[in-house]
Amino acid sequence: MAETDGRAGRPAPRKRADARRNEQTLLDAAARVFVASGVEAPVRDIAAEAGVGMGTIYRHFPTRADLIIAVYRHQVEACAEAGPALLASGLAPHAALTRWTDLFVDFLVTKHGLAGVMRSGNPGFEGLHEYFLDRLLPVCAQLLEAAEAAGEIRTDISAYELMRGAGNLCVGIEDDPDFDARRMVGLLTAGLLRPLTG
Amino acid sequence: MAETDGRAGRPAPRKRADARRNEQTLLDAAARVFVASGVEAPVRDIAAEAGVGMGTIYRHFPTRADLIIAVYRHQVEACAEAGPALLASGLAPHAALTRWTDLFVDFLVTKHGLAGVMRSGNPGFEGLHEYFLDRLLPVCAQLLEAAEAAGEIRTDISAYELMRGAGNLCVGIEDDPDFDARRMVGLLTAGLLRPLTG
DNA sequence: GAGCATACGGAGCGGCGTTCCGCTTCGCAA
DNA sequence: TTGCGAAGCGGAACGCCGCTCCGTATGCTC
Repeated sequence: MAETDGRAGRPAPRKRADARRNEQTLLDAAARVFVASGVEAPVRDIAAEAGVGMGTIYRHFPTRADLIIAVYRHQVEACAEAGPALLASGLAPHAALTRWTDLFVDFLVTKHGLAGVMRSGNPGFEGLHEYFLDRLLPVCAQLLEAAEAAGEIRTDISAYELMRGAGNLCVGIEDDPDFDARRMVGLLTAGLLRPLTG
Repeated sequence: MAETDGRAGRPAPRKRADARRNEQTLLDAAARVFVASGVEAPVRDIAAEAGVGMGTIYRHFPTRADLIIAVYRHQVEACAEAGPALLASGLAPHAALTRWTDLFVDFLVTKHGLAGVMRSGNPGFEGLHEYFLDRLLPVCAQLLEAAEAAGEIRTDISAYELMRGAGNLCVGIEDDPDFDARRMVGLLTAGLLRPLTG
Protein backbone atom coordinates (compact mmCIF):
# COMPACT_ATOMS: atom_id res chain seq x y z
CA MET A 1 0.00 0.00 0.00
CA ALA A 2 2.59 2.59 1.10
CA GLU A 3 5.43 0.81 -0.64
CA THR A 4 7.17 3.66 -2.43
CA ASP A 5 4.76 6.17 -0.97
CA GLY A 6 4.42 7.88 -4.35
CA ARG A 7 3.92 11.28 -2.80
CA ALA A 8 6.43 14.15 -2.53
CA GLY A 9 10.15 13.93 -1.84
CA ARG A 10 12.17 10.75 -1.79
CA PRO A 11 11.20 9.11 1.51
CA ALA A 12 12.74 5.78 0.50
CA PRO A 13 16.09 5.94 2.33
CA ARG A 14 17.87 3.42 0.09
CA LYS A 15 18.26 -0.09 1.36
CA ARG A 16 21.31 -1.65 2.80
CA ALA A 17 23.35 -3.82 0.47
CA ASP A 18 22.72 -7.07 2.32
CA ALA A 19 19.01 -6.34 2.32
CA ARG A 20 18.91 -5.93 -1.45
CA ARG A 21 20.92 -9.09 -1.88
CA ASN A 22 18.58 -11.02 0.39
CA GLU A 23 15.53 -9.79 -1.43
CA GLN A 24 16.85 -11.16 -4.69
CA THR A 25 17.93 -14.40 -3.05
CA LEU A 26 14.42 -14.76 -1.67
CA LEU A 27 12.78 -14.15 -5.03
CA ASP A 28 14.95 -16.79 -6.66
CA ALA A 29 14.41 -19.27 -3.86
CA ALA A 30 10.67 -18.66 -3.86
CA ALA A 31 10.48 -19.17 -7.62
CA ARG A 32 12.27 -22.50 -7.25
CA VAL A 33 10.08 -23.63 -4.38
CA PHE A 34 6.91 -22.56 -6.18
CA VAL A 35 7.86 -24.70 -9.15
CA ALA A 36 8.73 -27.64 -6.95
CA SER A 37 5.93 -27.50 -4.37
CA GLY A 38 3.39 -24.96 -5.59
CA VAL A 39 2.61 -21.50 -4.31
CA GLU A 40 1.16 -22.87 -1.10
CA ALA A 41 4.54 -24.12 0.03
CA PRO A 42 5.27 -23.44 3.71
CA VAL A 43 7.05 -20.15 4.32
CA ARG A 44 9.66 -22.07 6.28
CA ASP A 45 10.59 -24.02 3.17
CA ILE A 46 11.21 -20.85 1.22
CA ALA A 47 13.29 -19.43 4.05
CA ALA A 48 15.30 -22.63 4.18
CA GLU A 49 15.81 -22.72 0.42
CA ALA A 50 17.04 -19.15 0.55
CA GLY A 51 19.14 -19.83 3.62
CA VAL A 52 17.57 -17.00 5.60
CA GLY A 53 15.40 -16.78 8.71
CA MET A 54 11.66 -16.41 8.86
CA GLY A 55 11.89 -12.80 9.93
CA THR A 56 13.75 -11.89 6.79
CA ILE A 57 10.97 -13.13 4.56
CA TYR A 58 8.32 -11.25 6.44
CA ARG A 59 10.30 -8.04 6.48
CA HIS A 60 10.76 -8.01 2.73
CA PHE A 61 7.34 -9.39 1.93
CA PRO A 62 4.89 -8.54 4.69
CA THR A 63 2.40 -11.07 3.35
CA ARG A 64 2.73 -14.21 1.31
CA ALA A 65 0.77 -12.46 -1.41
CA ASP A 66 3.48 -9.82 -1.75
CA LEU A 67 6.06 -12.51 -2.35
CA ILE A 68 3.97 -14.26 -4.98
CA ILE A 69 3.22 -10.96 -6.68
CA ALA A 70 6.89 -10.09 -6.81
CA VAL A 71 7.77 -13.48 -8.28
CA TYR A 72 5.19 -13.33 -11.05
CA ARG A 73 5.04 -9.60 -11.71
CA HIS A 74 6.70 -9.85 -15.11
CA GLN A 75 4.35 -12.50 -16.41
CA VAL A 76 1.27 -10.66 -15.21
CA GLU A 77 2.57 -7.57 -16.95
CA ALA A 78 2.98 -9.50 -20.18
CA CYS A 79 -0.56 -10.79 -19.90
CA ALA A 80 -1.85 -7.30 -19.32
CA GLU A 81 -0.06 -5.96 -22.36
CA ALA A 82 -1.34 -8.76 -24.57
CA GLY A 83 -4.89 -7.46 -24.28
CA PRO A 84 -4.59 -4.23 -26.23
CA ALA A 85 -2.20 -5.95 -28.63
CA LEU A 86 -4.78 -8.57 -29.49
CA LEU A 87 -7.46 -5.96 -29.99
CA ALA A 88 -5.16 -4.01 -32.30
CA SER A 89 -4.22 -7.12 -34.24
CA GLY A 90 -7.35 -7.01 -36.34
CA LEU A 91 -8.98 -10.04 -34.73
CA ALA A 92 -12.71 -9.83 -34.16
CA PRO A 93 -13.24 -8.64 -30.58
CA HIS A 94 -14.75 -11.87 -29.34
CA ALA A 95 -11.89 -13.84 -30.87
CA ALA A 96 -9.43 -11.48 -29.21
CA LEU A 97 -11.18 -11.93 -25.90
CA THR A 98 -11.05 -15.69 -26.28
CA ARG A 99 -7.34 -15.61 -27.07
CA TRP A 100 -6.62 -13.35 -24.16
CA THR A 101 -8.55 -15.59 -21.81
CA ASP A 102 -6.46 -18.49 -23.04
CA LEU A 103 -3.31 -16.59 -22.17
CA PHE A 104 -4.64 -15.81 -18.74
CA VAL A 105 -5.58 -19.42 -18.13
CA ASP A 106 -2.23 -20.66 -19.38
CA PHE A 107 -0.52 -18.39 -16.94
CA LEU A 108 -2.62 -19.70 -14.08
CA VAL A 109 -2.41 -23.39 -14.81
CA THR A 110 1.34 -23.43 -15.23
CA LYS A 111 1.78 -22.27 -11.64
CA HIS A 112 0.85 -24.99 -9.17
CA GLY A 113 -2.07 -23.83 -7.15
CA LEU A 114 -1.88 -20.16 -8.07
CA ALA A 115 -5.49 -20.14 -9.18
CA GLY A 116 -6.68 -21.70 -5.97
CA VAL A 117 -5.01 -19.06 -3.96
CA MET A 118 -6.06 -16.16 -6.11
CA ARG A 119 -9.71 -16.40 -5.31
CA SER A 120 -11.09 -13.88 -2.90
CA GLY A 121 -11.60 -14.61 0.73
CA ASN A 122 -8.50 -16.74 0.99
CA PRO A 123 -6.83 -15.53 4.18
CA GLY A 124 -3.34 -14.19 3.62
CA PHE A 125 -3.81 -13.81 -0.10
CA GLU A 126 -6.23 -10.91 -0.38
CA GLY A 127 -3.44 -8.76 -1.75
CA LEU A 128 -2.84 -11.18 -4.57
CA HIS A 129 -6.46 -11.15 -5.55
CA GLU A 130 -6.41 -7.38 -5.48
CA TYR A 131 -3.28 -7.15 -7.57
CA PHE A 132 -4.60 -9.40 -10.28
CA LEU A 133 -7.78 -7.40 -10.39
CA ASP A 134 -6.06 -4.03 -10.46
CA ARG A 135 -3.78 -5.05 -13.25
CA LEU A 136 -5.88 -7.35 -15.41
CA LEU A 137 -9.46 -6.31 -14.85
CA PRO A 138 -9.22 -3.16 -16.99
CA VAL A 139 -7.70 -5.22 -19.78
CA CYS A 140 -10.45 -7.78 -19.62
CA ALA A 141 -13.05 -5.05 -19.44
CA GLN A 142 -11.68 -3.40 -22.55
CA LEU A 143 -11.87 -6.64 -24.51
CA LEU A 144 -15.33 -7.33 -23.23
CA GLU A 145 -16.58 -3.88 -24.12
CA ALA A 146 -15.19 -4.14 -27.62
CA ALA A 147 -17.03 -7.41 -28.16
CA GLU A 148 -20.21 -5.96 -26.69
CA ALA A 149 -19.91 -2.88 -28.86
CA ALA A 150 -19.54 -5.12 -31.88
CA GLY A 151 -22.76 -6.84 -30.87
CA GLU A 152 -21.03 -10.19 -30.71
CA ILE A 153 -21.80 -11.09 -27.12
CA ARG A 154 -24.37 -10.69 -24.41
CA THR A 155 -24.00 -7.74 -22.13
CA ASP A 156 -24.98 -9.11 -18.75
CA ILE A 157 -21.60 -10.46 -17.72
CA SER A 158 -19.05 -8.23 -16.06
CA ALA A 159 -15.33 -8.38 -16.63
CA TYR A 160 -14.92 -9.30 -13.00
CA GLU A 161 -17.25 -12.23 -13.33
CA LEU A 162 -15.49 -13.48 -16.41
CA MET A 163 -12.04 -13.29 -14.83
CA ARG A 164 -13.22 -14.71 -11.59
CA GLY A 165 -15.01 -17.50 -13.44
CA ALA A 166 -11.96 -18.33 -15.52
CA GLY A 167 -9.81 -18.25 -12.42
CA ASN A 168 -12.17 -20.48 -10.53
CA LEU A 169 -12.20 -22.99 -13.34
CA CYS A 170 -8.46 -23.32 -12.97
CA VAL A 171 -8.56 -24.18 -9.29
CA GLY A 172 -7.17 -27.56 -8.34
CA ILE A 173 -6.22 -28.60 -11.84
CA GLU A 174 -2.78 -29.94 -11.06
CA ASP A 175 -3.88 -33.32 -9.79
CA ASP A 176 -6.71 -33.98 -12.17
CA PRO A 177 -5.84 -35.17 -15.65
CA ASP A 178 -9.54 -35.60 -16.50
CA PHE A 179 -10.33 -31.94 -16.27
CA ASP A 180 -9.22 -29.62 -19.03
CA ALA A 181 -9.49 -26.12 -17.63
CA ARG A 182 -8.70 -24.52 -20.96
CA ARG A 183 -11.58 -26.27 -22.65
CA MET A 184 -13.96 -25.33 -19.86
CA VAL A 185 -12.97 -21.70 -20.04
CA GLY A 186 -13.56 -22.01 -23.77
CA LEU A 187 -17.09 -23.10 -22.93
CA LEU A 188 -17.46 -20.01 -20.80
CA THR A 189 -16.39 -17.64 -23.54
CA ALA A 190 -18.47 -19.53 -26.07
CA GLY A 191 -21.42 -19.06 -23.76
CA LEU A 192 -20.90 -15.33 -24.01
CA LEU A 193 -21.83 -15.33 -27.65
CA ARG A 194 -25.20 -13.83 -28.33
CA PRO A 195 -27.51 -16.66 -29.36
CA LEU A 196 -28.42 -16.41 -33.02
CA THR A 197 -32.00 -17.38 -32.38
CA GLY A 198 -34.36 -14.77 -30.97
CA MET B 1 -15.63 -48.16 2.29
CA ALA B 2 -16.24 -51.18 4.52
CA GLU B 3 -18.94 -49.45 6.51
CA THR B 4 -21.68 -52.06 6.52
CA ASP B 5 -19.41 -54.50 4.71
CA GLY B 6 -22.20 -55.52 2.37
CA ARG B 7 -20.96 -59.08 2.09
CA ALA B 8 -22.40 -62.21 3.71
CA GLY B 9 -23.59 -62.61 7.28
CA ARG B 10 -24.28 -59.80 9.69
CA PRO B 11 -20.82 -58.66 10.77
CA ALA B 12 -22.16 -55.36 12.08
CA PRO B 13 -22.39 -56.09 15.83
CA ARG B 14 -25.04 -53.44 16.52
CA LYS B 15 -23.89 -50.28 18.22
CA ARG B 16 -24.27 -49.40 21.81
CA ALA B 17 -27.11 -47.08 22.70
CA ASP B 18 -24.90 -44.20 23.80
CA ALA B 19 -22.93 -44.48 20.61
CA ARG B 20 -26.03 -44.19 18.47
CA ARG B 21 -27.18 -41.24 20.55
CA ASN B 22 -23.85 -39.52 20.14
CA GLU B 23 -23.82 -40.04 16.41
CA GLN B 24 -27.15 -38.26 16.09
CA THR B 25 -26.03 -35.52 18.45
CA LEU B 26 -22.97 -35.01 16.31
CA LEU B 27 -24.96 -34.87 13.10
CA ASP B 28 -27.25 -32.22 14.55
CA ALA B 29 -24.38 -30.22 16.01
CA ALA B 30 -22.41 -30.41 12.76
CA ALA B 31 -25.41 -29.21 10.77
CA ARG B 32 -25.76 -26.21 13.08
CA VAL B 33 -22.06 -25.38 12.95
CA PHE B 34 -21.96 -25.78 9.17
CA VAL B 35 -24.75 -23.26 8.84
CA ALA B 36 -23.09 -20.85 11.24
CA SER B 37 -19.44 -21.17 10.24
CA GLY B 38 -19.32 -23.17 7.01
CA VAL B 39 -18.17 -26.70 6.38
CA GLU B 40 -14.57 -25.77 7.09
CA ALA B 41 -15.33 -25.10 10.72
CA PRO B 42 -12.70 -26.49 13.11
CA VAL B 43 -13.44 -29.99 14.31
CA ARG B 44 -13.09 -28.73 17.86
CA ASP B 45 -16.02 -26.39 17.35
CA ILE B 46 -18.23 -29.24 16.27
CA ALA B 47 -17.13 -31.35 19.19
CA ALA B 48 -17.83 -28.45 21.55
CA GLU B 49 -21.24 -27.77 20.03
CA ALA B 50 -22.11 -31.42 20.46
CA GLY B 51 -20.63 -31.51 23.93
CA VAL B 52 -18.39 -34.47 23.13
CA GLY B 53 -14.63 -35.02 22.92
CA MET B 54 -12.48 -34.97 19.83
CA GLY B 55 -12.04 -38.70 19.85
CA THR B 56 -15.77 -39.24 19.62
CA ILE B 57 -16.00 -37.34 16.36
CA TYR B 58 -13.16 -39.23 14.78
CA ARG B 59 -14.52 -42.57 15.86
CA HIS B 60 -17.91 -41.98 14.30
CA PHE B 61 -16.61 -40.13 11.27
CA PRO B 62 -13.05 -41.17 10.47
CA THR B 63 -12.66 -38.22 8.13
CA ARG B 64 -14.28 -34.81 7.93
CA ALA B 65 -15.66 -35.85 4.59
CA ASP B 66 -17.64 -38.67 6.20
CA LEU B 67 -19.27 -36.19 8.54
CA ILE B 68 -20.20 -33.79 5.76
CA ILE B 69 -21.53 -36.61 3.63
CA ALA B 70 -23.70 -37.82 6.47
CA VAL B 71 -25.05 -34.34 7.10
CA TYR B 72 -25.99 -33.68 3.47
CA ARG B 73 -26.85 -37.17 2.28
CA HIS B 74 -30.56 -36.45 1.96
CA GLN B 75 -30.09 -33.37 -0.16
CA VAL B 76 -27.62 -35.05 -2.46
CA GLU B 77 -30.09 -37.86 -2.89
CA ALA B 78 -32.81 -35.40 -3.84
CA CYS B 79 -30.53 -33.79 -6.41
CA ALA B 80 -29.70 -37.17 -7.88
CA GLU B 81 -33.35 -38.06 -8.20
CA ALA B 82 -34.20 -34.79 -9.86
CA GLY B 83 -32.19 -35.70 -12.94
CA PRO B 84 -34.33 -38.51 -14.32
CA ALA B 85 -37.42 -36.63 -13.23
CA LEU B 86 -36.48 -33.61 -15.31
CA LEU B 87 -35.74 -35.77 -18.32
CA ALA B 88 -39.10 -37.46 -17.99
CA SER B 89 -40.90 -34.16 -17.60
CA GLY B 90 -40.96 -33.50 -21.32
CA LEU B 91 -38.41 -30.69 -21.23
CA ALA B 92 -35.92 -30.59 -24.09
CA PRO B 93 -32.80 -32.40 -22.92
CA HIS B 94 -30.60 -29.32 -22.90
CA ALA B 95 -33.19 -27.43 -20.91
CA ALA B 96 -33.42 -30.32 -18.48
CA LEU B 97 -29.65 -30.34 -18.14
CA THR B 98 -29.64 -26.62 -17.47
CA ARG B 99 -32.30 -26.95 -14.81
CA TRP B 100 -30.52 -29.81 -13.14
CA THR B 101 -27.27 -27.89 -13.11
CA ASP B 102 -29.13 -25.05 -11.43
CA LEU B 103 -30.31 -27.40 -8.74
CA PHE B 104 -26.82 -28.70 -8.22
CA VAL B 105 -25.43 -25.19 -7.99
CA ASP B 106 -28.15 -24.11 -5.60
CA PHE B 107 -27.29 -26.97 -3.34
CA LEU B 108 -23.62 -26.03 -3.37
CA VAL B 109 -23.97 -22.31 -2.85
CA THR B 110 -26.37 -22.58 0.04
CA LYS B 111 -23.73 -24.47 2.06
CA HIS B 112 -20.89 -22.19 3.07
CA GLY B 113 -17.73 -23.40 1.46
CA LEU B 114 -18.99 -26.81 0.44
CA ALA B 115 -17.94 -26.25 -3.15
CA GLY B 116 -14.46 -25.20 -2.17
CA VAL B 117 -13.96 -28.33 -0.25
CA MET B 118 -15.49 -30.66 -2.77
CA ARG B 119 -12.79 -30.32 -5.35
CA SER B 120 -10.29 -33.12 -5.67
CA GLY B 121 -6.89 -33.01 -4.08
CA ASN B 122 -8.13 -31.24 -1.00
CA PRO B 123 -6.52 -33.11 1.87
CA GLY B 124 -9.03 -34.66 4.23
CA PHE B 125 -11.89 -34.29 1.81
CA GLU B 126 -11.10 -36.80 -0.93
CA GLY B 127 -13.99 -38.95 0.19
CA LEU B 128 -16.42 -36.12 -0.31
CA HIS B 129 -15.31 -35.57 -3.88
CA GLU B 130 -15.67 -39.27 -4.50
CA TYR B 131 -19.13 -39.42 -2.99
CA PHE B 132 -20.48 -36.56 -5.06
CA LEU B 133 -19.06 -38.13 -8.17
CA ASP B 134 -20.39 -41.60 -7.43
CA ARG B 135 -23.85 -40.32 -6.77
CA LEU B 136 -24.28 -37.44 -9.20
CA LEU B 137 -21.98 -38.17 -12.11
CA PRO B 138 -24.23 -40.84 -13.61
CA VAL B 139 -27.16 -38.46 -13.38
CA CYS B 140 -25.27 -35.69 -15.10
CA ALA B 141 -23.99 -38.11 -17.72
CA GLN B 142 -27.51 -39.25 -18.50
CA LEU B 143 -28.70 -35.69 -19.04
CA LEU B 144 -25.68 -34.89 -21.14
CA GLU B 145 -26.12 -37.93 -23.32
CA ALA B 146 -29.74 -37.14 -23.90
CA ALA B 147 -28.84 -33.65 -25.07
CA GLU B 148 -26.07 -35.01 -27.25
CA ALA B 149 -28.37 -37.61 -28.76
CA ALA B 150 -30.85 -34.86 -29.56
CA GLY B 151 -28.08 -33.04 -31.37
CA GLU B 152 -28.51 -30.00 -29.17
CA ILE B 153 -25.01 -29.74 -27.78
CA ARG B 154 -21.39 -30.37 -28.62
CA THR B 155 -20.01 -33.76 -27.71
CA ASP B 156 -16.53 -32.99 -26.50
CA ILE B 157 -17.36 -32.24 -22.88
CA SER B 158 -17.60 -35.03 -20.36
CA ALA B 159 -20.07 -35.18 -17.52
CA TYR B 160 -17.17 -35.03 -15.13
CA GLU B 161 -15.86 -31.85 -16.64
CA LEU B 162 -19.25 -30.23 -16.52
CA MET B 163 -19.82 -31.10 -12.88
CA ARG B 164 -16.33 -30.22 -11.90
CA GLY B 165 -16.60 -26.96 -13.78
CA ALA B 166 -19.91 -26.06 -12.17
CA GLY B 167 -18.51 -26.99 -8.78
CA ASN B 168 -15.41 -24.91 -9.31
CA LEU B 169 -17.47 -21.92 -10.33
CA CYS B 170 -19.17 -22.07 -6.95
CA VAL B 171 -15.95 -21.92 -4.95
CA GLY B 172 -15.56 -18.97 -2.65
CA ILE B 173 -18.87 -17.37 -3.47
CA GLU B 174 -19.97 -16.60 0.06
CA ASP B 175 -17.94 -13.45 0.49
CA ASP B 176 -18.29 -12.02 -2.98
CA PRO B 177 -21.53 -10.26 -3.83
CA ASP B 178 -20.16 -9.29 -7.26
CA PHE B 179 -19.93 -12.82 -8.50
CA ASP B 180 -23.08 -14.66 -9.46
CA ALA B 181 -22.16 -18.31 -9.66
CA ARG B 182 -25.53 -19.29 -11.03
CA ARG B 183 -25.18 -16.96 -13.97
CA MET B 184 -21.67 -18.16 -14.68
CA VAL B 185 -22.77 -21.77 -14.67
CA GLY B 186 -25.50 -20.66 -17.02
CA LEU B 187 -22.77 -19.40 -19.33
CA LEU B 188 -21.15 -22.78 -19.13
CA THR B 189 -24.25 -24.66 -20.12
CA ALA B 190 -25.03 -22.09 -22.79
CA GLY B 191 -21.54 -22.69 -24.16
CA LEU B 192 -22.44 -26.32 -24.57
CA LEU B 193 -24.99 -25.50 -27.24
CA ARG B 194 -23.88 -26.44 -30.69
CA PRO B 195 -23.19 -23.20 -32.55
CA LEU B 196 -25.74 -22.60 -35.27
CA THR B 197 -23.15 -21.27 -37.66
CA GLY B 198 -20.80 -23.71 -39.43
C1' DG C 1 37.03 3.74 14.17
C1' DA C 2 32.72 4.84 16.61
C1' DG C 3 27.97 4.86 16.87
C1' DC C 4 23.59 4.01 15.20
C1' DA C 5 19.96 2.81 12.10
C1' DT C 6 18.97 -1.16 9.64
C1' DA C 7 18.50 -5.92 8.98
C1' DC C 8 18.89 -10.63 10.57
C1' DG C 9 17.61 -15.24 12.80
C1' DG C 10 14.83 -18.21 15.01
C1' DA C 11 12.39 -19.16 19.35
C1' DG C 12 7.81 -18.78 20.48
C1' DC C 13 2.67 -18.12 20.11
C1' DG C 14 -1.80 -19.53 18.83
C1' DG C 15 -4.61 -22.36 15.76
C1' DC C 16 -5.26 -26.31 13.15
C1' DG C 17 -6.12 -31.64 12.23
C1' DT C 18 -5.30 -35.95 14.06
C1' DT C 19 -3.76 -39.73 17.28
C1' DC C 20 -3.61 -42.27 21.38
C1' DC C 21 -4.62 -44.18 25.69
C1' DG C 22 -6.45 -44.36 30.49
C1' DC C 23 -10.99 -44.18 32.24
C1' DT C 24 -16.09 -44.79 32.03
C1' DT C 25 -20.21 -46.89 30.74
C1' DC C 26 -23.03 -50.35 28.63
C1' DG C 27 -25.21 -54.57 28.19
C1' DC C 28 -24.96 -59.54 28.28
C1' DA C 29 -24.74 -63.79 30.88
C1' DA C 30 -24.70 -66.02 34.91
C1' DT D 1 -28.82 -58.65 40.63
C1' DT D 2 -24.35 -58.56 39.86
C1' DG D 3 -19.87 -59.01 37.54
C1' DC D 4 -17.01 -58.24 33.82
C1' DG D 5 -15.24 -57.75 29.05
C1' DA D 6 -15.83 -54.96 25.36
C1' DA D 7 -17.29 -50.74 23.35
C1' DG D 8 -17.14 -46.03 23.73
C1' DC D 9 -15.50 -41.69 25.64
C1' DG D 10 -12.63 -37.39 26.54
C1' DG D 11 -9.00 -34.56 26.00
C1' DA D 12 -3.95 -34.16 26.44
C1' DA D 13 -0.45 -34.29 23.26
C1' DC D 14 1.92 -34.21 18.73
C1' DG D 15 3.30 -32.18 14.48
C1' DC D 16 2.51 -28.70 11.04
C1' DC D 17 1.19 -24.24 9.90
C1' DG D 18 1.49 -18.75 9.52
C1' DC D 19 3.17 -15.02 11.79
C1' DT D 20 5.46 -11.94 15.53
C1' DC D 21 8.98 -10.21 18.34
C1' DC D 22 13.26 -9.05 20.07
C1' DG D 23 18.19 -9.80 21.20
C1' DT D 24 22.02 -9.84 18.17
C1' DA D 25 24.87 -8.82 14.14
C1' DT D 26 26.01 -5.99 10.28
C1' DG D 27 26.50 -2.21 6.95
C1' DC D 28 26.92 2.82 6.53
C1' DT D 29 28.09 7.40 7.65
C1' DC D 30 30.76 10.76 9.82
